[in-house]
Formats: sequence, C-alpha cells, structure tokens
Amino acid sequence: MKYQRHNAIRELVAQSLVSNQDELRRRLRRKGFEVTQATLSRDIHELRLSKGPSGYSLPHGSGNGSAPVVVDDGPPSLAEMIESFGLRVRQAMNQVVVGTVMGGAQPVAAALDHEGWPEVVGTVAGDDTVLVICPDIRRASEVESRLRTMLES
Amino acid sequence: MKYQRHNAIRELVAQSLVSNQDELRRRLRRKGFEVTQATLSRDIHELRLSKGPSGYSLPHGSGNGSAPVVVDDGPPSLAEMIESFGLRVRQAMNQVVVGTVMGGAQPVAAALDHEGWPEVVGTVAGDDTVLVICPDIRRASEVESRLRTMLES
DNA sequence: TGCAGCCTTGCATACTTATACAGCCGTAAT
DNA sequence: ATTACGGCTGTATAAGTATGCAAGGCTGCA
Repeated sequence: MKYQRHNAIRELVAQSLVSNQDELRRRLRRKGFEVTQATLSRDIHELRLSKGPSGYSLPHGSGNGSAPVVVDDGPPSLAEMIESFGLRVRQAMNQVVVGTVMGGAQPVAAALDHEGWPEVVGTVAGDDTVLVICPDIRRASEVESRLRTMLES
Repeated sequence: MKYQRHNAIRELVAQSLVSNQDELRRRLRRKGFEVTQATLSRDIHELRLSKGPSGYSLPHGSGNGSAPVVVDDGPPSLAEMIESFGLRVRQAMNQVVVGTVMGGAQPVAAALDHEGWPEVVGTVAGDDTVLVICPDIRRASEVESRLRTMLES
C-alpha cells in the first residue's frame, strides 16, 4: 500500500499546494489512504520532497533539490596554499595582486574566500594571478602584509 | 545590519550544508552576527529559502514549487540573473564585487555587459565572483544599490 | 506449526520552525 | 520637544516535523 500512497502524495504535491503534513493527511484520507502524520513524515523523507514558501515540492532535476554540497569543516589552510603556490604579493590602491605558479590562482583564491576575512570584499582568479579587492587602501595594506608574512614564512 | 546578515545567510546556505536554524545561528555567530532563531526564521522566509533533505537551499530559478508560467522572451534579464545566481553585493572604492553561486559569475557578467550601463566601465568574471569597474566611487555606489535592489527583490 | 528476520505503522515525545506580542529605536510631522 | 508610526528584534509559546520504541503482519525455513 505504501507505494500507491507515495504516488498519491507525488500527485497531490505536484498539482496543488500542500502546506503541511496534516493537510496532506486529510487530503489522502479523502482518497482512501488513512495514515498518521508520523508515516507522512517518513514518506516525505523517502520521496525526498522539500518544503519551501509554496509548500512541499518534488525534488528538482533528476537528482534532487540541492546538490550534495560538502560540509564546512576542514579548511585547506590559506597559509599552506600560499606557501605552496604563492610567488609574490603586491598592493595597488585598494587591491592586492597575488602572483602564483601556473594554475595556482584558483585554489589560492578559494582558500582566501574560505577564510572569510572582513578586509576582503572579493577575489577574482586568473591562471596565475589572484586579484584581491579590499574596501580601501588601509585594509589592502593590512591584507598585503598578512599574505606576505605567509609567503615568507 | 539585516541586509548583511541576509548576504551571509545566502552564502552559507549556498556553500555548505545547513540543516537547521540553530546551526545557522551558531555559524552566523562565528561571523559576528548574533541573533536568535526567531529572527532567522523570519530571514529565511524573506529570502524564500526552502528546506529539503540536504538542508536549506536557495530559491530555484525565479520561483519555487509553483512556477508562474512565463513566456520565454529574449535574453534573460540582468535582474533574473542576479536573482538566480547572486549571493552578495559589496562596494570597494570605485569597484563593485558581486558574489554568485559557483559558475554563476560568467553569465551575470555577460548580462551586466549586455545591459550597457554608462556607470560600468567593464566587468571581469571568475568562477563565483564578478568584479565591476566603475568610473568613480559615486557611480560605484549607484551601481551597487541598483544591484542590491535586484538581489533583495 | 513455530520461529526468526524484516518491514510498516502508530503512539508518544523530542526536536525544529513560526508567530503573537511587546519593547526599542529612528524618522517625520506637529 | 512631543507624538505617532513603522521596522526590527527577543521572548514565550504555538504549530509543525522527526524519531525511538514496540506492536502487528509478512515470508521463508526447519
């Protein structure tokens, strides 16, 4: 019976607005499926539905609503990156330019972004150059010297 | 302060797995935003995030579950691009940095170029960052607020 | 027939999210 | 300065969702 119920749920969710599990329960009952909220919670989990501002919806694409993103825990330390790939660091106005070995810009920029420094507004990476944008000249100096320290360590 | 918090939330949700509002609260605290779960509930509502098997995620396309059937008219507008891919907008001197989801920088920059704004001297796109160069600080502010409006819509 | 293993479900309850309400703060009009 | 209003927030709590546990029902095997 479970799979028929799953189909009914998919259908209801696709065609109409279902705001919560109790509403879903009542609607299913009208169709002859009589189960409790607990079961629906499990069904929804199995069907990988997601809940947004407009009620429940089917998983996106063929996979699912949101890609399997990596959990935020083990940062590849910026210092290591700079040490491995960095070649030079220079400041220009509110910008800092980091030269790296060929292909090193991307990972360095990513590590820098990951660091989340407030002095960094954003980074743009080419092949061997990372452009770091800072809010102003003072903070660019700040960033420059910090990066330079890593480079020279 | 609310607006910056929204940016931070978008970013966290795009880049990592956020399973619930309390986890979000703890992560935001590390970044300097100290608010309660109630506020986050409201933020999430305003940002129209949805929650699925893999945590919270950004709105899909321009709408969510219920797609407002739209006719395909010409090239996607900048506003749509920003809405789909944009995560944050910040100004630094005469530059504006637009953070996007991975891979979103290129299309956003293209749409921005296509727009032909006189306040935009040029754009450079990385993987997830667009650097917009403006003639001066005043016009950068102009551009920033315009983009921010699109982002917050 | 009796038993073991597995699946599905309901109940009770823990956990998570939303919201009514009130306080605070800044702005604009008086 | 005073008052009125509106936005943002925290507190307390209601509303909604997930899950440990145990019961009941299959199936396959001795």
